Amino acid sequence: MRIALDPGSRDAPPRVRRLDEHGVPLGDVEVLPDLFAVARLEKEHAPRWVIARPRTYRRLLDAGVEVARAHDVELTEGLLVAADGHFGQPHGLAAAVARLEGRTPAADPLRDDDGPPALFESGPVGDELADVVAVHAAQQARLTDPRMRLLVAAESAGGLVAEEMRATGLPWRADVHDALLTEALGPRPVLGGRPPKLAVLAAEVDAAFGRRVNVDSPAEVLRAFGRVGVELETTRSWELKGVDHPAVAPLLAYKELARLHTAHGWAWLRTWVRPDGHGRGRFHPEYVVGGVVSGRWATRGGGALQIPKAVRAAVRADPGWKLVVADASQLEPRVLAALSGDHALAPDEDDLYAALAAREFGDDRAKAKLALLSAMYGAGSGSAAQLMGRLRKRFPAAMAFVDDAARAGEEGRLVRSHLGRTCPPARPGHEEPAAARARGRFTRNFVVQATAAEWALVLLADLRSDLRGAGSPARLVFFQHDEVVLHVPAEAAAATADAVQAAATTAGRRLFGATPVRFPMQARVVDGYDEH
DNA sequence: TAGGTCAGCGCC
DNA sequence: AAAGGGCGCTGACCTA
Repeated sequence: MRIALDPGSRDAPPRVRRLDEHGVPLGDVEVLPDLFAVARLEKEHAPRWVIARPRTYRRLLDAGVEVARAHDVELTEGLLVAADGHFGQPHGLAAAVARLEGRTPAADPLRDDDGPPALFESGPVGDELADVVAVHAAQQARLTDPRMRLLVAAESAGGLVAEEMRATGLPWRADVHDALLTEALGPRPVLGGRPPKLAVLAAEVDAAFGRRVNVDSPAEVLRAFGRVGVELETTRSWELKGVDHPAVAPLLAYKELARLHTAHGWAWLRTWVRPDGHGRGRFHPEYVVGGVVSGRWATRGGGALQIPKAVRAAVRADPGWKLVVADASQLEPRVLAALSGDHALAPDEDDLYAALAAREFGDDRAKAKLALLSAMYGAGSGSAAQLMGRLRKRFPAAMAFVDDAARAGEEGRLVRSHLGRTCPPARPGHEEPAAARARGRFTRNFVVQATAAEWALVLLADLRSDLRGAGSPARLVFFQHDEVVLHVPAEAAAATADAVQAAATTAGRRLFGATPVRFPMQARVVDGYDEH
């Protein structure tokens, strides 16, 4: 059974309507006394909840209610709109209703929040429950492809996981973070100036140039090098590394530490880590499901998907608890092997790059890795393109698969992932050869990256479902493209690690059926996220 | 002063 | 060595 839900507002009670699998109402609108009544329906019927995200589930969680399954009409609308080649069109509930009624949809509201509709929204305030029911029925009628249905279910489950992770938060020890900042930068400056070690390095750069240089200004640094006879294109680290000048060493050291200070220093800690009152803290990033064209998630606030290795020691399990950190091994080449049916690309080995190096690249693992990455990213020229040529001979089916995707992009055709996520079409008026090639690199990568994101999404959905079914106390606390972190009582850690690996195998089967390609996941039980 | 873009670098 | 896909965030710098 499915149940459509309007969570109501401060002034209006929640309302539900039971639906069959096609979205046809099975009865009248029911008014609930409060959101907790949802928990009772969940227990009785275990329905798939038809909701509009994220305000709905966020409010359920705030009320202490979790649900197992959902159909998110807004996430689904985004997938369907893109599938029609209309990427970038609004896909919120109001836009979906407008489309149903043959009107031109207005832009989506800038931010989904959990408040009631604004007083002066354009047009009359609609009946959210009726809207959800109508949009859902139309979507179900369109969702005839089993792969697309799997994608919709996984995307919707992702919406649930994202809200749960936001609410739970990633365990973050502010004291550990502070200690490692002090170790790297010196004591925290009281008035917000440069930390001591940064000041020292900046002074060393000044001394090397014999004049005052603002090390934070790339333009000024370029001019300073120009004056001493060193002509640089940029001040990027890799370019500076090739320069023989006494300013280079302190400058590189400065850039690295300055990055730590500005991006993940004390200001970040104060802004993003909320103390829980027990000497611990939690980092609560907001995940944006489907926020990236390829279906990868984005985050809002705190740069959660760019936590540098240097501060990961601050992510520590609570006393008596463990972290289970699991990442998929070489996911993208395995996905390409399964997608293209070129199974020789992914033999039954844990390290694909090493295996490929042994067979083709004289045991040079770095070369093998570069060749494979170039195949999936597209290499324009140079040695990488040469390496791709060797792959083309050895793995013709796999290379033909990505080459086809690249050609489709260059010709302005739509490209889709394995489950049916659609790459946005090229903007008209960009037919110059350089733009077309760039487009080709984009679509070449899209088919692999988007399918890898689908695998990870299905893994996440299955894992969540398995853990719930087993009554596990483990909590998902972090998800980053091909990696998951769970926070779990120590006694349940080993079983949780097993569950992750099982879910990885299941995800491979759900996407690709009886493929011989394995999708191994390394799951480690640790106290800190920095441990390997 | 407020807003945008760019350069640079963190992550996958 | 340093080229090829996807992001978010920061300070510098420029414009209105």
